[in-house]
Amino acid sequence: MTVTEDRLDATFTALADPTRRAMVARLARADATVNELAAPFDMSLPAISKHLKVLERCGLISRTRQAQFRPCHLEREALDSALDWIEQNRRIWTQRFDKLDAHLRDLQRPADQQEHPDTQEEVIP
Amino acid sequence: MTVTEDRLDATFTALADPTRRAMVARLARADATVNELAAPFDMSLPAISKHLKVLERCGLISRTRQAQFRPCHLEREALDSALDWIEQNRRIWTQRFDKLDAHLRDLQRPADQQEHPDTQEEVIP
DNA sequence: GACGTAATTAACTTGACGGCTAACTAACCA
DNA sequence: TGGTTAGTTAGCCGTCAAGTTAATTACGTC
Repeated sequence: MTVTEDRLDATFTALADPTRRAMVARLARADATVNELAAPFDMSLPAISKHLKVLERCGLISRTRQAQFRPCHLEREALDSALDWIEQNRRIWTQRFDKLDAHLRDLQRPADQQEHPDTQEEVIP
Repeated sequence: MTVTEDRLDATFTALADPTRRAMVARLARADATVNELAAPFDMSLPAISKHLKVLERCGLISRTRQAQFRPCHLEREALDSALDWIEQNRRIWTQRFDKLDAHLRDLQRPADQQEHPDTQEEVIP
C-alpha cells in the first residue's frame, strides 16, 4: 500500500514537470540517448541527467548501456499505474451521477412504475 | 498551449501528494466540507486549507458556500486532462510495439505474401 | 451582543526541487 | 598515449512547497 503510494507520488511528481513530460512523449515514440533527449531544451546536461534520474526512480524509464551511450526506454508499468488511479476515481465520480440521473428518470415515471417508490435514497451528489 | 501546459503541471503536482489524492478519492464518492475532508488526517486545518487551494487552483475541485460551510466538489475536466495526456502517450508507445509485432509476423510469411517485401522500415523500437 | 463553530489568512521554519558550473568517469579513436 | 565524445557526480544557490501556531473572518445560536 504505502509502497504503491510512494510510487504514485513519485510518478505524478515526475509527470508534473513539463520538461519531463516532453521527455516521456519523446520516448513514447522511440528510445533515445541522453543527448538526443537534451537537444530540444536550453538546459545544461547535468539538469537533463537529474530529470532522467527522477523518471528512472519512479520506473517511468529504464536505461541500458551501449558503448558510451545510455539509451533510455519508456516503461509501460508506471504509466499504467498513474492511468489506473485516475481512471478508477473518474469512474467512481461518474457512477455517482449516473445513479442520480437514474433516480431523476425514476421520479418522472408514474409512481406505480417506479423501482423504489418508497425508499428515501441519498442521491444528492 | 502554455496554458494547457501549466494546467497539466498544476494537476499532476496536485495529484503527486498522497493527502490530496485521498481527498480526491473521497470527493469522487461525495461532496464534502473542509472539516469532513480533514477528519482522516493528523494535520492542522490550515494545512488542509492549503491542500484544497492547490486542488482548486488546478481546477480539480470547486467550492461553493452554504452558510458557514464550504462544500467541495470534484470537477471532471481537470481529471480528464491528466487522463488524456497519459492515455495518448501510452497509445503512442503501444502502437510502436504493435508495428514491430506486425513486422515480425510479416517476416515469417513467405516473401510473395508480404505486404512490403522490399521496403526497409525502421522498426527497432 | 456574546459565544461557538467553520474556515481562511498571516508569518514563520524547514526541506525538497530545479537550475548552474566544475570536475570526474567511461568508452571510442587515432 | 593523448584527445574527443557521452554522461554522471559534487557542490552551490534561489525558489517554492508543506507544515506549524496565532490571529481573523464569517456565520449561526443563545
